[in-house]
Amino acid sequence: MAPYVNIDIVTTTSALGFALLGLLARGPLSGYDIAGQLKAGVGPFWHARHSQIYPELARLQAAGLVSHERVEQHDRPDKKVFSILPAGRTALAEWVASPVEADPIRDELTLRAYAVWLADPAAAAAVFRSQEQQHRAQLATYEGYRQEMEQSCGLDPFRTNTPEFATYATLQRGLAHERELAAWCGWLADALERPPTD
Amino acid sequence: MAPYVNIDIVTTTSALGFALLGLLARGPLSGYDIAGQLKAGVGPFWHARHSQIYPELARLQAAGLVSHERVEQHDRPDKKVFSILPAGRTALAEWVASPVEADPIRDELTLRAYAVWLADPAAAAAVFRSQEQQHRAQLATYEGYRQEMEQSCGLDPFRTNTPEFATYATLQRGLAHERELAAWCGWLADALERPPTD
DNA sequence: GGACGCATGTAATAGGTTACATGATTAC
DNA sequence: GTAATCATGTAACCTATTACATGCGTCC
Repeated sequence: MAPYVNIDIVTTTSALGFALLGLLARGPLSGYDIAGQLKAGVGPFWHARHSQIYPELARLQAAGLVSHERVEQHDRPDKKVFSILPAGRTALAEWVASPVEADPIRDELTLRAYAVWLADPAAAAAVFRSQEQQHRAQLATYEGYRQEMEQSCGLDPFRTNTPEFATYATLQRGLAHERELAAWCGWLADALERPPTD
Repeated sequence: MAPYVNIDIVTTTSALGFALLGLLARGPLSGYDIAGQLKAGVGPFWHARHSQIYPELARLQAAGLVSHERVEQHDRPDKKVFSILPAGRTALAEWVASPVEADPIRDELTLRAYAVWLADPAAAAAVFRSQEQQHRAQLATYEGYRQEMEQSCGLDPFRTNTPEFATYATLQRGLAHERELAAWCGWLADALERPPTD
């Protein structure tokens, strides 16, 4: 059976599609829920607005990767709750281990740094100092999450086939990323604040 | 004089436009040169193809930020060499210190990590191990650049108003970024390679 | 009465990639 | 000959953001 199943779902589905599948693999969600999760959860690493989410969910359904059922609510508007299908799970699992073709980063802050020699040092320092503080704040938030996870989940045996492990791995990335960025912004702000040596 | 000068150039010019201005602020370049620089130089932090560069240069010129002159070459095709104008320099300097509105990162690798619990651990480990190696290789390249800079440029007094300082700052970001990513990929690959504890 | 949260969609525009298109010179 | 480098552009397509559009219930 099933030799007709699309073999190239991994190549035809967009990264956004896999982001949504990644969320739905952990439990059914409405489009609205997904928009919320993308703000708070994986959000820091992939973002999308509802105007992108709703059409993408329709595409995933057309591809047979998800299905939905209408859920009526008394006090609130009805919602369409989406669930991942076995084909979606398979496609997602295959995508995770599929060859990576490196996409270059698009970091506006680093781009600014490349032209910082032209700017007013005090004004530029203020910008990078403020960024440092924002990244430190985000770092503190992540630290809070980590403490929660390490206590409640009790990640003793650390089984990699649980969603908790994957969340923890993502969190580790967030921590490292914010730490790195905060340090760099701080270093740059320091340099710009130092009185000119000429 | 010049109250007619556009005051909102900073808001109407795209990040790509400032990327090109950032390069042109260091010296005149043709569109082709810029494409090359974006591959090797700032490239790791902002990329663009020639199909995007040529129209953007035309826009910058229409906005009065750059100008070009045709340079004839005997053995090669003619080229249009672009130079930054004073207005372009001003706009760039203002942009560097203008308020940052945080744009979320788009990191496909972290997105994969979020769904890694579903994947075959060995296959996923191979992917992250390979990424670790690629980032270590890039790190080594950057280390080479740094050694070159620290010797030749002799960044003794470290004057922030020189292009060399800005290049060094960008390089520092590259080093930190690659170090962070390589370490995280390695950590994740290690975890996935560990025999399951169940 | 007005703002906010829930809930879902579409349309217009901007940003970016891939592909199309051309043409000379040099190196293998 | 054939591939690569130099050199510049346009067109079609996909991705993502902003804005338009609707409507109910709750809280202040």
